[in-house]
Amino acid sequence: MRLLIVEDDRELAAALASAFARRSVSSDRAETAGDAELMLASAHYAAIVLDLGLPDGDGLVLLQHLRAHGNPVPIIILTARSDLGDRVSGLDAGADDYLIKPFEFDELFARLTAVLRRKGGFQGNLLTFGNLQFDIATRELLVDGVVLALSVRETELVELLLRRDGRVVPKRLAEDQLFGMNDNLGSNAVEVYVHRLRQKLERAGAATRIDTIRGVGYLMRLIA
Amino acid sequence: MRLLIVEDDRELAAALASAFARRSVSSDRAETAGDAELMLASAHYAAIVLDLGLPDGDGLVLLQHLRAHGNPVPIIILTARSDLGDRVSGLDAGADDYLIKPFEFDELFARLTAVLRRKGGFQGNLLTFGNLQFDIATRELLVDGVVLALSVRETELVELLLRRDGRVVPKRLAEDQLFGMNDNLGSNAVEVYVHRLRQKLERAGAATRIDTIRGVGYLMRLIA
DNA sequence: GGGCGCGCTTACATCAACCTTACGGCGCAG
DNA sequence: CTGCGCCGTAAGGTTGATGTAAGCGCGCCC
Repeated sequence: MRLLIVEDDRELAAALASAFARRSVSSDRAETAGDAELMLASAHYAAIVLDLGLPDGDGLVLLQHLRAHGNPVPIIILTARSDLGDRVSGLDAGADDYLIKPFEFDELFARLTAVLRRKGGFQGNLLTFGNLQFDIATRELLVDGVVLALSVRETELVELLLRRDGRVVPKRLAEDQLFGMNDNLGSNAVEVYVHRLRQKLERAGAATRIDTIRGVGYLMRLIA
Repeated sequence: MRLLIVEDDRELAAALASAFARRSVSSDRAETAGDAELMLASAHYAAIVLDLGLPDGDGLVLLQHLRAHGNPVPIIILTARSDLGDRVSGLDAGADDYLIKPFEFDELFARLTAVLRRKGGFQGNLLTFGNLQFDIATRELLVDGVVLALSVRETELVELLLRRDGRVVPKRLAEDQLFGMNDNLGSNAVEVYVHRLRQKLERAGAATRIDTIRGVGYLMRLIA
């Protein structure tokens, strides 16, 4: 799961990014509404955390623009206490939830998962495949009910594979989800993470395997 | 599915070809409008990606010529931002969509599938035959709902057979689709790929078989 | 029957895609 | 500061797709 954080305050943005990373959620950051639009055009995000208090005041414009085009991506807006009017306009324009700064990160995370569930992206909060279970809320992978420790990238990868439920995950898509806008792709990073995940799954006794579809991508399959 | 890319910039053309190949779409390339006409006369293409900014300015002429002869092949035109007039003329002459350079490949691909769906009148994006399902969007073949891993060429071949829905696929047509303008055909490549596909289908438990029509071609049939 | 055309099958060289391992950098906890 | 784990990169080995070719079988026609 990858988020887009639209926030001009670098410090806050960095804090959010690292807090999300601790929960195995990756994120990209845009400083302006314009950047955000560009990034939204070229990658897929599970949700957007949008600061309405951007210096140019374009946060609201971005929001309206997205909704005007029928884009249903979940959006949580952040506002300063002094801008309560914006908050109303934001919800009016189609935001899914809001928080008033300052806020606790746990609060943000809780609302995010709530919004994601509400929006129907998730049927429940458990993806099951063979003897694997992935808890979307806690972002833990269980093998036969036992937690398997995974890194952030590895977590993103299993989630991707499990979400596709036995269908192919194109390599390109995996790159997007794992590395986001890091277009400095001079490497075989996806392959490396597939390898690491395969090892961990095997050692944990998973009844699944990751198959390679040459020239296309990967898929998760039950062991015959 | 095979495309014709009419583009004088070799680098761009190569990049497009490889990007399409990644999505299991084959393509041929013409450098000039004249070449393009020749190629169109001897092979069938699902769509044309046409750069209107050809040095001799013949891109538009080619477009007009095709439409004047009632050729309905889907055409997406590429123009530089400085040639907006051309864009209008192009749409006027019967192009189905346009992109302004520079553009994201994903954007091109999305528009292409949209145009194909619109024009080709796909009922859905799923071709079904016996217990086979071919998802046109993701280019996956499912046997009893399970993904069967196929190579690019093999994928082209099943798609061709399924699109004909029980009618014969002339061998010559298969050659065109699989190998395009590679007229250096000193081989029996089609036969080899039919053989490989037959094996994979049988091992996957397909309820269909590929029959040989001697001297003509192949057809897909339900097993009696 | 025997030659012939067509298709089937297997084998093979080539090369890109992929796997695997190793390593240096970086952030964090102790 | 130091050890540890995660991260991304690089390098070399391995695998599998691809197109070509050769041998075989089968039916057709003379």
